[in-house]
Amino acid sequence: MFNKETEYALRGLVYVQIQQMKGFKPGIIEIAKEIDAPLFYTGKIMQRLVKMGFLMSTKGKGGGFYFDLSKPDLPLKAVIKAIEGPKAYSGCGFGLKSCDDDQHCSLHDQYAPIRASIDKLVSENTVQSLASDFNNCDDILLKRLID
Amino acid sequence: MFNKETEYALRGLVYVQIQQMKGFKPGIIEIAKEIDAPLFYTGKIMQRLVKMGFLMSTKGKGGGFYFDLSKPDLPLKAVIKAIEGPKAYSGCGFGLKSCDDDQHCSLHDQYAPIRASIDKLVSENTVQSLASDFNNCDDILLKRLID
DNA sequence: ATATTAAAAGACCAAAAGGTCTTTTAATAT
DNA sequence: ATATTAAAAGACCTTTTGGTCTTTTAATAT
Repeated sequence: MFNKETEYALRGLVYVQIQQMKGFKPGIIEIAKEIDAPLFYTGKIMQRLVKMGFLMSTKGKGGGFYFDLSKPDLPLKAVIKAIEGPKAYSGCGFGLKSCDDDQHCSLHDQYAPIRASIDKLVSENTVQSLASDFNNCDDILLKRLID
Repeated sequence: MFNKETEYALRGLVYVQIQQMKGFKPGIIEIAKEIDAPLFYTGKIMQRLVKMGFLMSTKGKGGGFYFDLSKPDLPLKAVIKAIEGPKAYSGCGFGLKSCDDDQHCSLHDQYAPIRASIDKLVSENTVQSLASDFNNCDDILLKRLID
């Protein structure tokens, strides 16, 4: 559905949030291991997320990644759009353009509600809500789901 | 939503069907032009579709692509699965595996109906039904939608 | 101060997707 | 027969995505 970078980013963000709720501030090595993603690639992605302002980090001893708690919850949609661009999961899915225009192709009316559902899903779910869900279920749920 | 090859394949198939309903048997040059896809890439894709048994072709003068009318209608799903593999549009979309298992992530229940809707869409719509729809609307609707 | 730790920066590499072009094969009209 | 036409085959190239690794910078504990 989404590309690898987006997947790793979402998993990484959720993992940081889970750890932060427990009072920890994880580093790249731990994050990559726990979300089952390539070490250096994960590092690169987490750095990009910091640059984009989605989370914060500190260098050196005791350093790692963490969220600014004063900020509002982060919807998945914001992350997806930042990484994949504004047209992620838009388009009618069949290469026929103009599905947003007044011109409708025969797939348009069928796909429109699907796109709306996806939009709702990624708008209503946030990194924080997912972290709470995973955390409530089981300490190692995230890890096991990824295996 | 789907990759370029799938898009061009679907558009090419629908175009061939539209022309066949008019008694024509289009070639690669015409197809590529009308579906607004790269000439040689379109050729390669159409050849693959023939090899996979989705349509037929003849070489030489008066040659081109056409459907075996004795075959049943071709659902979009068959084409999508043949090109993108059986896992196209499956997975919960967030990189969390095991969404089909008894283990559910918190996104699973929300994504399941979306996946089902997509599955319904690509199962019920066929190359033939789309060709009829486009044809009924306007001779050049396909072309214009693609511009 | 300095040694240690961990993120930041960025060069580099591999695989896949997307796309181009030439040569070969087969059909058909003359 | 043969010239012409158009698909088949396949070599090759470009861009994007995914991934690796080294060097630099900054924070902190001693």
